[in-house]
Amino acid sequence: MGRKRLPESADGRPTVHTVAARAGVSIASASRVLNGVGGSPETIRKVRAAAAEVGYVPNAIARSLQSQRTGLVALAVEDIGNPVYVAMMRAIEAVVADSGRQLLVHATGGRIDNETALLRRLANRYVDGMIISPIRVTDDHLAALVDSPVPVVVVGQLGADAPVDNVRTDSRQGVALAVEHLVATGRRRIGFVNGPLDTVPGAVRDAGFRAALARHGIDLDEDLVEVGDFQYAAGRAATERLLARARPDALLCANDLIAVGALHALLAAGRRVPEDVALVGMDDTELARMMFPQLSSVSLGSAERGRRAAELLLQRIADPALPPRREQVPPSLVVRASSGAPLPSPRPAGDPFSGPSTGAASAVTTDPAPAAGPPADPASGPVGTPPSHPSSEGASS
Amino acid sequence: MGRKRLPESADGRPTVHTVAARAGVSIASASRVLNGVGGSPETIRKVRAAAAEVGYVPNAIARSLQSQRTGLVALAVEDIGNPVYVAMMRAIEAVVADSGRQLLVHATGGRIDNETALLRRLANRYVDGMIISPIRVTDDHLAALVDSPVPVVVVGQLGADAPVDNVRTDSRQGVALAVEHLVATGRRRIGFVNGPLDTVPGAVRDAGFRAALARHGIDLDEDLVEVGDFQYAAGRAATERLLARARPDALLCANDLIAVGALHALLAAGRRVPEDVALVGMDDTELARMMFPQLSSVSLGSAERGRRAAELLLQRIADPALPPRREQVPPSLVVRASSGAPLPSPRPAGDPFSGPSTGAASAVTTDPAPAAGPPADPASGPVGTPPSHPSSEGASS
DNA sequence: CCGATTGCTGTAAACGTTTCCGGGGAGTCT
DNA sequence: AGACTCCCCGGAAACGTTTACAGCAATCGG
Repeated sequence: MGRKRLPESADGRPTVHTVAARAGVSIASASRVLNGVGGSPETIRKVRAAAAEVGYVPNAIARSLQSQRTGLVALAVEDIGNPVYVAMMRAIEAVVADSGRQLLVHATGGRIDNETALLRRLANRYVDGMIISPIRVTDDHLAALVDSPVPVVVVGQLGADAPVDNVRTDSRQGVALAVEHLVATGRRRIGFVNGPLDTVPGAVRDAGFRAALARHGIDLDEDLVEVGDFQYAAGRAATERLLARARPDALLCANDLIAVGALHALLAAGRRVPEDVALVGMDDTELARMMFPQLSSVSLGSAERGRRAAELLLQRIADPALPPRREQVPPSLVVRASSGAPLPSPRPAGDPFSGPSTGAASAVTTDPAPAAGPPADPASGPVGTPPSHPSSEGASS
Repeated sequence: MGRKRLPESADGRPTVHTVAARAGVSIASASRVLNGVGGSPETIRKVRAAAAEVGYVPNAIARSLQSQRTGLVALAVEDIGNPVYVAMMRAIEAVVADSGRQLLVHATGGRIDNETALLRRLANRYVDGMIISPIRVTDDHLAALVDSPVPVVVVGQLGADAPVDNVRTDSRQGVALAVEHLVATGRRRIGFVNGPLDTVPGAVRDAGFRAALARHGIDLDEDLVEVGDFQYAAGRAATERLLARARPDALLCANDLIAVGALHALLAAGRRVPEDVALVGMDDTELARMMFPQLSSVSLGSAERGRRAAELLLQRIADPALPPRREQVPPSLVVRASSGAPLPSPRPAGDPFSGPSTGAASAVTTDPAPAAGPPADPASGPVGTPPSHPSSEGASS
């Protein structure tokens, strides 16, 4: 009572000044004690007591302004509902947490203005660095990336000469792996359910699909190609449209969400999977293993890409002068029940079409966990990484 | 050339001082122009030009220190891999974006220290507010919540008298709805695959399950209860353990991820769903609709809870003096194929067990989209909200 | 033609921290 | 005992903004 009013922040919360005044020391001493550096036993006692009494909690913003770092790292993806980003996020999180930082995620919803706004906002010092996986890229966008005040790593395709750290995969080759597999198991009328063509992955996969078919000497029937967006509902709807006008014996989907939608459409239409129609997704998310039958899927190494991106980012934060780097993670195909069983009357093994290959150096693996039987936790941990020593079999053409 | 070196920030980036010096005006004028408030035409021109030339981008941290706000809001959940949180996040995002703020998400992985650390870090001014959905709550944790320097809203059960904004549901009643439904369709050996009992939802659901069975006069066979965690793999493993020692004719799962695991275990064990075993999940996520057969699920109104939480948070940010409020969202049951068909030889309709009810005023709806047929995008948009006018049918006891 | 209003400008003080630096006291070595 | 080291302390200057305030010129009204 009668005590002189202590200095405090605008909203009434205690500051270092409050604590210092209460403890009868300077703010410098108070700050030192609160940071655990220096201070005599007596000073430490007094400051600790004062801090506890007033309920002092430091203002992280002010601290960051001084220290020029926040200890935060952000990840921006289109849609957290897509399990591929969840896998990527988990991998990133692990690396980031190891460095004592915290990861924040932002879903852009594919709206590019949103993404640019995020860059302008977050990257302007709210975070120490940022990993971003855009599905559309404009010049404006690219410019914002390049001169971000804070290190940025891009996961995904980017203009060849963009001076930005970049981790990518070759989804064109991924598509080729899938087509090759389907052709090898005797499928000929291979359909493709894609995402929007004005997105980078959509465009690349479309081109890859056409090229792969051509390489196997198959004429593309445009009726077998459908486009939706990268979501479950759109995948289902697109597949229904496709089925209404064509009779594929295999279906490749641009991601696993679409593939799940396709599976529903197929079952609802009375087609058996894989007997009537073989189904292959992309991204090899946990969703693929959750389906019945379990889905074959092209792994684009999302977890691995995430891990690498995080490492790149941390290195750049540590040394911003590093030259821009680019890393590539090879795709691989994981074969499961949805495309496992060959057609009842396949061509014999000597099939001329099963010979020529894409020139891909990537692995094709058969998932050991079948749909039935007591498997050993097929979905434990963040998406088991595919075998890392790609066999070069079939790399002739 | 020969120009005097302009002032710049420690890391070589331009600051307001740089721009001001270059434009030959004071920093005040520069700041005003850059914020679009005031300035003569000539000044505006000069400052704009200077800013463009040096590539000025404002330091958001410094701005926030001054303005006491960041325009950011955070959401902390256990696991973004769980679609229930995705639904919640989407609902929150919509509200938050409307207010011109951006939403950041952090996955705590259920590690409570992580959550507390996040509170101490983020909530100390990096964000304007925070929504948090803890599955475990300790006193320490609660204390951190209560005296967060920044508004916090909790989604989920919380001690009755905690002075924190809180949006909850009644998952106990949700469990009751499911049990009632299963009993009404003639099931008697109802199993329960739960999450960890040391979590709030796990404990509540366990208690709710036991109470509901008792209310229907069914003795609980402990062999029919299993515990894992709230993930797919654990759900599958737990169900396999359960099936190895008991023969349920229905299975209630503490969330949809577990239910999907259970579905796999059941199919792998050769049980038909729903003919042999009826299956009901919880949370009514999009995953439930993605399964085949589609899963019945207890909706706990995640999207609605998210929306309300966001509104509460924004209101509190606007007026921190508001008294703590608590809102409740009623659960409802969505019946789909996985529990739709009654047992081949059910008791007649006059079954004494189908009469007594839980006293629940919550809705039971039958999802109009069956597993087959050309449904109208059953999963479009962020999880269609369940019917909002709960019929009071069956609410007798 | 003079006083009042208007509009722009620059100086300086915030915002809440950390940290550099110089002063001073206590201890140790010669 | 004097010089040296070591440690602790407080004052003050950062970090990069925004903004209250006051000075000043120009315009306007009478």
